[in-house]
Amino acid sequence: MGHTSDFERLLRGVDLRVTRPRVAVLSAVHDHPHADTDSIIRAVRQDLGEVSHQAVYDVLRALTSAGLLRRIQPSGSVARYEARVGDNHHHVVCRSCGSVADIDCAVGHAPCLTAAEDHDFVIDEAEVTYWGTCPRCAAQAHQ
Amino acid sequence: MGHTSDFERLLRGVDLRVTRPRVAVLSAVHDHPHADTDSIIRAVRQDLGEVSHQAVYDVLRALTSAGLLRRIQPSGSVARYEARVGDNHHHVVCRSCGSVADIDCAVGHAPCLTAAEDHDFVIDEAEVTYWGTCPRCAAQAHQ
DNA sequence: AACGGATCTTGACTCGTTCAAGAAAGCAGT
DNA sequence: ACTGCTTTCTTGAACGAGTCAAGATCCGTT
Repeated sequence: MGHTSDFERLLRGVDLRVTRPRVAVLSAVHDHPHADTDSIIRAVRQDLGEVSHQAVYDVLRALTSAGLLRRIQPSGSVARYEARVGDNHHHVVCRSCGSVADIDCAVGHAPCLTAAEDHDFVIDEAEVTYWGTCPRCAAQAHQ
Repeated sequence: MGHTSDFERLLRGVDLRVTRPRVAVLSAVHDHPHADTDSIIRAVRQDLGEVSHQAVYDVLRALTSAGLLRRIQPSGSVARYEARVGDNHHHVVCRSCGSVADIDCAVGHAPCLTAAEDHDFVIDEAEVTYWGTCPRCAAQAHQ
């Protein structure tokens, strides 16, 4: 789902040095969208052998602020990361197991950003989190 | 902004025992909407003298699950509580100072809940968080 | 007034994340 | 390729928000 050289290109494109941990993190997040930090650490270690958790935290921060990753954090969850950036998509979160799926913005860009009374805030983004039950948990509840 | 007896009535209305910490927490959240747990603890102590933080955590959980309070937690923030419950309103969060303000749901109930492709999740709530800059921080940035 | 279960106190502890100092690695220029 | 400078990684400690657990206290009913 993406070759090492693709990730190298992505990194150079945003003026970041190419390091093995960075490539491995990019690869892990591409392969496991919405993974939390711990899962990413495990994936990276499976790929490279021992890597410090601090390195992964640093990499995740660098890649996020460079715009290669997006960090999401639904209430009650730890931080999760995804590689789908630059579009205005949202997320559904399962109340029971915490799993996350992507939701395309239903009503388009403009309506999402329209707030009736904005208290003089300058609003630049509207983030929508849908809450519900995932198919797997719904099936278990019906037994 | 609400007398002790009002809060007592609220508590009895949801079959919760009336205790001094509970009344004080209800009062604090009514007076300081979107306050975080630490602020609430300080407000409660100013009111009652020493109260354990654990008691406040317990009370916040009990009141939230009874529906008297609502808990919100924007990414990167600690938990915050508000007493405005039962309506579908949303929040603006200032990226710079973290302050929160209420936003009424602009497009009504139904559209908010409409997701184009829901991955077979059963969606029961759509939570919107607007991100931007509050008037105070905007003014400081313009100097 | 007394009882029983809910609630509060106390104190330890967990977990995700960050801080800090030094070692190692990437990359530009020779 | 080699140097040197800077960024990045390793190591290990620390932090803050929140939770767990056991016993004392309080609320509301009998």
